[in-house]
Amino acid sequence: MLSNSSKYAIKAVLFLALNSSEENKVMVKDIAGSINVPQAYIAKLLQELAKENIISSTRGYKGGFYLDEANLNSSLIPIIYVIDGDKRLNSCMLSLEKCNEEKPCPLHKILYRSRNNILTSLKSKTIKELSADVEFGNSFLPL
Amino acid sequence: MLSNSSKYAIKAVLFLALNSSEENKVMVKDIAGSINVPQAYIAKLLQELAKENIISSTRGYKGGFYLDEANLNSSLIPIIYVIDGDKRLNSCMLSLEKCNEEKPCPLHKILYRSRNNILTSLKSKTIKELSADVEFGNSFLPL
DNA sequence: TCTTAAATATGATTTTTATCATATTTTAAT
DNA sequence: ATTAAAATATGATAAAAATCATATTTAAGA
Repeated sequence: MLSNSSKYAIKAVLFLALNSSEENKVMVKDIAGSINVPQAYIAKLLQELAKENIISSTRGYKGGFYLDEANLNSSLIPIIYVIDGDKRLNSCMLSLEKCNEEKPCPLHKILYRSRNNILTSLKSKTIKELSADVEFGNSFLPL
Repeated sequence: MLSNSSKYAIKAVLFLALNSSEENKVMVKDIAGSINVPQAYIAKLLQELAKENIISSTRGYKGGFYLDEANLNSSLIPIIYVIDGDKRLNSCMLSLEKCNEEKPCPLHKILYRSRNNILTSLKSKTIKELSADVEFGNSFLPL
């Protein structure tokens, strides 16, 4: 469903949602340590996200990454799009170009509704809401 | 969600369901041509499936691949397991080892029900049923 | 303005997945 | 028995994804 990279990126962003603010930036080293992903690897991903304004950053002394209000009010979808491209979420399960409602592939009916539910949920839930769930103990982020 | 290889394998199996029988075996060359996958590649995949008795085959003159009744009454799940392994279908969307109902990751609630629906559907629908859908014009298999 | 600590840019390496090639074994027909 | 046509076994190559490394740029503090 998602690439490894996307998963890492999502973890990092959720970590930032919980542990950073404009006044309290955190650096790659700490992010990498906390989410258990090699530093050089997550650094590269964070750079892509920052370039697309999905997360915020400042460099130099006292610099680091954080989420501003706009970042927090976005969903996870842009992360997936930037890291994995658009095909990953939208292509038919058998990767048939021409699969659609009129000419559905054999798996289309089985999967379409569920898959759409997933996408709709992912789109509607903001990062801020996801991190609130963790803060209130409704969900967890080990490892 | 699925690897390329699994997708190819599923296509090949559906093709066999529609176009083969014990009396009418078809050879890799024809399968490859019909589903638009390189012959050497699909050959390897078919061999794995045959070894696991997911599809049937005989070699030599007049040999080829086909599905027997047992093959037809199975679901697509074993194909995915053999080609992609078990993790692919069952691991949490963030690949957190410890994600479960008691300690759900932030995406768990959003995704769990839909994902389960997908798995249940995949498990319950037989290859025979899927190919019947195509025969009755309820679904299609271009390319 | 110099130094230090951070992100950024760039690219090299490794691992995995996808693809291709070919020699061997088996089966049926002659 | 011999031959031809098929799958099978094995492994080589290519492409993509994941991982690692390092030089450059930027910002703040002394």
